[in-house]
Amino acid sequence: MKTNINIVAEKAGVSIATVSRALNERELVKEETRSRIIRIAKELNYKPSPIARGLSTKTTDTIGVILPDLVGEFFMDIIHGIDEEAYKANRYVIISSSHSQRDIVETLIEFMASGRVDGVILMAPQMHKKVADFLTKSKRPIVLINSCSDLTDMVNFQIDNYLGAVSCVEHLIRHGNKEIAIIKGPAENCDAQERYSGFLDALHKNNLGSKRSFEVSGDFGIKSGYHAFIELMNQSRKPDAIFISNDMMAIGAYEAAKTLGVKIPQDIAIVGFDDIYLSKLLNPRLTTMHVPISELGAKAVNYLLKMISGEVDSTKAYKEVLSTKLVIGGSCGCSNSYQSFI
Amino acid sequence: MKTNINIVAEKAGVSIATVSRALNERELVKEETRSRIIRIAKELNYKPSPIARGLSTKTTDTIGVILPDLVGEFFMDIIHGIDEEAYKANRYVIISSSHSQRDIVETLIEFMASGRVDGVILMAPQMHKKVADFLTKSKRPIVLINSCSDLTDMVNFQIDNYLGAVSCVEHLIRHGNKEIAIIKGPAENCDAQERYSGFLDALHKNNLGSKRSFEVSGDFGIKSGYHAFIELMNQSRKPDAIFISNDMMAIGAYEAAKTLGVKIPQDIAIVGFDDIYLSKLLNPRLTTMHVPISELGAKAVNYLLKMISGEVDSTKAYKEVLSTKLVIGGSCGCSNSYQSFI
DNA sequence: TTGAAAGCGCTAACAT
DNA sequence: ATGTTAGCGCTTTCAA
Repeated sequence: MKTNINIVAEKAGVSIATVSRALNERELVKEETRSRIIRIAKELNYKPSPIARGLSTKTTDTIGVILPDLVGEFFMDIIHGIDEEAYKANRYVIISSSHSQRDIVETLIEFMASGRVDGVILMAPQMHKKVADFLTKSKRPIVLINSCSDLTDMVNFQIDNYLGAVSCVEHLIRHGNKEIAIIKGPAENCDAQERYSGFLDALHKNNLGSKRSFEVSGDFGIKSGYHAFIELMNQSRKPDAIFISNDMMAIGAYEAAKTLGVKIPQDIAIVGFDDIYLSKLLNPRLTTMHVPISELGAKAVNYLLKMISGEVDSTKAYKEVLSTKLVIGGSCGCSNSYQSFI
Repeated sequence: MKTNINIVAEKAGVSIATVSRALNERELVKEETRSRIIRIAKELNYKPSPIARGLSTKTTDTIGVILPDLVGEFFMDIIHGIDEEAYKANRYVIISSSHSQRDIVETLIEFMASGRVDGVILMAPQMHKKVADFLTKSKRPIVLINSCSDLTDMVNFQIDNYLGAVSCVEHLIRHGNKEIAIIKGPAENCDAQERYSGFLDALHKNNLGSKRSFEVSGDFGIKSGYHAFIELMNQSRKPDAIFISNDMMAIGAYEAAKTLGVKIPQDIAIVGFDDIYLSKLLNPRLTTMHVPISELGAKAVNYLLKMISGEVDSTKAYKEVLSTKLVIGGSCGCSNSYQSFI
């Protein structure tokens, strides 16, 4: 027979209400009774049923996480950060990806309606109106991560792509480069847009106009980096440095450089963005912008829990932009700081 | 006001019992009433509360997943496979890592006792007796994945490390190599042990004794692969091929080869194991053994759900060993099949 | 084919 | 400081 609150109450010679109180609100119960109840509960190996408690309190001690995909180290890092914080706070984490078959909204609505979670962390790289509409209506708290910033009335934790890009470019400028090109990410991607803005502004701020021909587009994939690099180096007037919007494309660029016999950083300086694991293995090691992915997840959890507990007002918008950090490798010309991964 | 079963019953002019039956057991309700109830439920946007249902039925439609870590593409792949299948079966997934602070058993027990999940998928690379003890006692079904196979009385889904290693080595033999070395993984790691066994048996089966000096140890990390490679190449009598127990160490070996000026595959043939993303980016692309990680997760879910539903006997041991598949790159000497990743 | 009512295990308002 | 009791929203016998 499963031990429940009744068994404990009986053994302790008190009512179930007292047991409940002893376990939840320490002040309302005489210390003597309390400790006896605790002891008996332990003896019986009694654990209150979170389901029953949930039915009564409308809480689940569980948060939902909806990610666009469950592939690659990036999402793993997010989950890692979330798990770590949730664990510290004694919360459980339900993970779901917005499966191709159905819309992300469906997942979201079902999560919410089902009462399985007290709140949700949502990553929606491109925000449809449908999602946005739902978000504003939702009763339960939602925290956006790494989502476009045009949703001003939401709680949103983001990476500072803009300033990160500015720093990348200014680092190249500090190396004396004046002909700086960019390999952009996909036009519809918010990260890519912000990084592009940072690139432009950094140039202007330093009185270095950007050349149309020095702006080529990629799709964040390796191959596109390869082709973009070749396109840039085939021009009559070549850039002396390239800001590549993400590390994957930088890998492609390295490969292209090898093909063309172009030396990094002697012939051309390169800075990437994301600080993926692979970037450490490139030769020379890629200079790139570290983005605090797992910290993003961790912060989102903490804020969400505050929304749930009422410590912060869930209806109020909040935005936090996490700083990135330049990781120096050998690709930008900082030769002294090049370190092999071995 | 939240719409619950009472509201629906009222609007439909029936009792809540009928509503419940209409939604769950289609046979027991007159078709006419049933469709009316369904329609009204839809109109009211009624979704039964899984919490309330859970309290009554002792089920949660949720499975727990406990992984040793939440880092890297490997675990992400597992989660991906699990999520995909769970979604198809309309189940939710609670993820947790065995956080350093507390034992994996604690996580497991709490999961089970709390009644939050109907069953658990557990990955425990090295199995303590404590865990094993608990496993046999547990009331709720547990499926082991990628865990050591000495737990014969459990349900266990594994990768066929042994046959995979045999295939790797035999592939090298087919290339005419006769002096085959191995870079082993950590001694306490089951995967490493099984791969080592496969290596030995493949040699013996083909009348190629193994040399003690051709067996060096690594720890599955890049650096150890680097040093192991150098150790092998520094011997007076050099191997003509190396079976490297995992791809990470192969990366280190590549780096060492570059340092030593050793050409792959001309001077030495190499085969790795795991088929990690990175292996495609090596030059020449690494010949390696693909392991069906996400499939492992998927199969585990399917079996677990059958245990939960009673379709299979949870008390009965079951073991399934998933086949690996050789991915040909250029490192083994199969020059014709070398393809750049671009 | 349907309804009434007793749980499931807990919390929380009300009473003492 | 503790007990009584009415839910929470559903499933599931037992009756009708």
